[in-house]
Amino acid sequence: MKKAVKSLVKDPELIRKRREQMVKAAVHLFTEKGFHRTTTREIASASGFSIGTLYEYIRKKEDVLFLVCDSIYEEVRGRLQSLMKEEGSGMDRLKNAVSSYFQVVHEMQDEVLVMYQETKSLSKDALKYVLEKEVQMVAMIEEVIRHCVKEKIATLNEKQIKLIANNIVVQGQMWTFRRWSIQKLYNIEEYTQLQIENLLSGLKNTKAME
Amino acid sequence: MKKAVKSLVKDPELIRKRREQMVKAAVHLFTEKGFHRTTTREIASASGFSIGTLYEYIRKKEDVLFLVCDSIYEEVRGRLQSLMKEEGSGMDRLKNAVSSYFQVVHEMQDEVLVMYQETKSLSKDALKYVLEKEVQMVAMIEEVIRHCVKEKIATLNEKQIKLIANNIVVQGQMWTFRRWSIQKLYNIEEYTQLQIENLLSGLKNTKAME
Amino acid sequence: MKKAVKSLVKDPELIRKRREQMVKAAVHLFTEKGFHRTTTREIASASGFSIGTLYEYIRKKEDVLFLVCDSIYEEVRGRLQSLMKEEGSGMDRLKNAVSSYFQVVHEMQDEVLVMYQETKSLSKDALKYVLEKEVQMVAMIEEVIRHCVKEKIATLNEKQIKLIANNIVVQGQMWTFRRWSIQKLYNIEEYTQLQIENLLSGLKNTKAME
Amino acid sequence: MKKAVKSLVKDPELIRKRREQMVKAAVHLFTEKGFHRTTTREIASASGFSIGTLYEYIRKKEDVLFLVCDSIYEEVRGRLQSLMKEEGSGMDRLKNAVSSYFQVVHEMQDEVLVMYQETKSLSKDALKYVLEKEVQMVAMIEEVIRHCVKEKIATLNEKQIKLIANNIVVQGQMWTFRRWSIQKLYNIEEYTQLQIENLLSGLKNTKAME
DNA sequence: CATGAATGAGCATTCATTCAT
DNA sequence: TATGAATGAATGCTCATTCAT
Repeated sequence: MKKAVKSLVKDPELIRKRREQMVKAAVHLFTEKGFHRTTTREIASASGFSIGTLYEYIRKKEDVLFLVCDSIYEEVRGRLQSLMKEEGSGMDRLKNAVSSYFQVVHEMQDEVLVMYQETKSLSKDALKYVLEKEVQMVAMIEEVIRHCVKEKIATLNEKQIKLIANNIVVQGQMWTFRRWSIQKLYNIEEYTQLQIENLLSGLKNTKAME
Repeated sequence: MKKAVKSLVKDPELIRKRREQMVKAAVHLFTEKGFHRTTTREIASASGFSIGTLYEYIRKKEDVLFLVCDSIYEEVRGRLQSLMKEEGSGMDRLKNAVSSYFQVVHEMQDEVLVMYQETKSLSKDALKYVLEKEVQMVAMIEEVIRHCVKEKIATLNEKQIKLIANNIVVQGQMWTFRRWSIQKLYNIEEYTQLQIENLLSGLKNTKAME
Repeated sequence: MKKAVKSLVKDPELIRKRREQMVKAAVHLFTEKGFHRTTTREIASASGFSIGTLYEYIRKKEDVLFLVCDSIYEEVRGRLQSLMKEEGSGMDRLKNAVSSYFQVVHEMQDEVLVMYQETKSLSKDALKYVLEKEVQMVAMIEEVIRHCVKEKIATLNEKQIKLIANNIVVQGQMWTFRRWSIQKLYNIEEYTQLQIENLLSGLKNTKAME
Repeated sequence: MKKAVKSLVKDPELIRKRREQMVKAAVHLFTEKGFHRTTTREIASASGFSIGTLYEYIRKKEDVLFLVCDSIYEEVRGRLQSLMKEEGSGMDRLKNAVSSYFQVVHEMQDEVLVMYQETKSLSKDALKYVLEKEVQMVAMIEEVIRHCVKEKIATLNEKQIKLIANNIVVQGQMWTFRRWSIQKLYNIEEYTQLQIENLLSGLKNTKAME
């Protein structure tokens, strides 16, 4: 549950500030050239400081990737949480959750894509840590679905719930990693609506099939 | 439709054979370390020949990646085509198509995952060429869905058809790139069955909603 | 007038110093093995630093050659200028110019030979730049000859002046690139005296032929 | 006086023929890219045969260079000899020798330039052998000058004779290696005439100075 | 804390040469 | 004789990381 990137600098506020610069610069660079083709020098200079300074705030190049992934997950989750309603029918809450999530993914396209494509370059430990966050996000969606089940809107067992939650999360990511194809066919509103329709017609049917 | 990797060697049969060795070795290495962390020397020696020989059959390291992606796509498509039935009701054909596809993806997990994760490292030209093949695969699925629509099993417009086809393709890929999570929850048969249920209950409902 | 070799290092004084080391080492190596047979590693270690450091001060191996040629030309020209008299009869000034030039060439034999033999390996741009300097040197000699013409020591048109200037420059270079033969026959003083005699008896005759 | 390039092939006529192809191709390639930047593969294919065949007729890449230099020298000397008159006054024979030589150099510009620039890449032995031929050519010119001295056209000692002979040879080579400059100023006829004038006015003066 | 010069292991790629067919 | 596939040493160049100032 820890996984803190070590820094030679003590001042926490400075660390926060410098790392913010770093992540912002890195996302941009990774989007354009990928993690492996981006040099630490480029990250440093795009962050507005020298290579020496960069290494005051991280230990290895991979740390930058970790910070990027970590901060993006945090932001996605943060935004999602603030958008998700706490009231309404189970159905409404599900619709809202999905469209909020898709909206966040859309707004943070570059970030999500980078995280999505480069995560695999993390070391085992870091990967594990980041994937835990992914699991948490899936769990948020599961929770909303469970609500629907409780309200008898749909009849689903745990395995089905988990699968649908996974599907939803991936459909959000899809919007970024298949953008070369999907974004030519739909805009985000259409995409959201169609996927929700799909989802709901499936759910309703489980009910009907009872 | 072009995009041939240049070779200094003239004998086409030899080229085929050596490249087969190469791709097999490369898939294995890329699975373990990724494209960027794999050296050309490793590829050569895992292929059973020297670095000099490797470069008789390709021009740049990236060519290996292209060959890998290309050959995997070909194989996936080939296998899929040989598994897909030409007869039966639209519904049966759809079920069969999805489970065949999932089966192929499952059997070629490493290959699909590699292709999936490293495709982005291709040059623009090569990427375009590979993505065309992806598009063709989506089109195969679309076709099967269209059949269902013709048989009035479901009521879907073109945009909906395309979206569902994309979902199916991605759900197959998901099996590999989320294996750390999904494959703990399901085996491939369960996964296939659940996704098909999901899909069909959605389709039936579109019919019911008419 | 441009053509600066890019460096990653910022401190200009350090650049000057390191490049001086580099050029000195390179002249020595090029003299022995030629540009193509000399490796960048050899240049680096003969310069007293690592290969990584070498590439902090240049971008490509060819840059070393350019730096070598450029610095030699500058030094030859510098030395020549400081040796050439501004007073005396046209005749005296010509004699002095030729013997100064030959003297410089003699003292910088290795350098001149290297520059002379390897210049052709420069890229088009660099070559052009270096040849401009060569042209300037020929022009310096032309100027001295023109003085003689003005003083009616000789009667020469522009074409003849240019030809003689070229001959003189080449006769200087000859001292290095035919050293295997010429330096067995003469020492530099003899060589200088004989060439000057030759030159002057030709000039005087143009006068006599009027 | 030997220095034969070893060949695995026995038939002398075949050797002659293949080497002729080789030299022709090599001169062309060396003119464009220099010896070091030309690969043996390129030489083979430009010669019209395979790399394997190339190595049936030579032992090392350098052998090609040697053959090139050797054959060019032979041709220059052959052509020169056939152009040089055996009769006429010493003066006429000198004029004729110089203009013949310049003519040959002009016609064989590429060849002479290549030989001139790449000779230094030969091994010690080969270099020595080639330079002997150069010496012989200088000797041919010396002989003509000596004739003039015998006829009392000029008064020159041996050292002067040798120097002038060297100058003439170099002035011929100059026409190629300074072509970027000289050939913009003169055509070969002008150049020849001006150099001869220069030369003769010098000689005549030695006479006058007696 | 910040800087940036120095380092050298590491990598892709080339190419002369060999040798089995 | 001719061919061309195979070899691997050699080389230019990069880049993460360190450390003295």
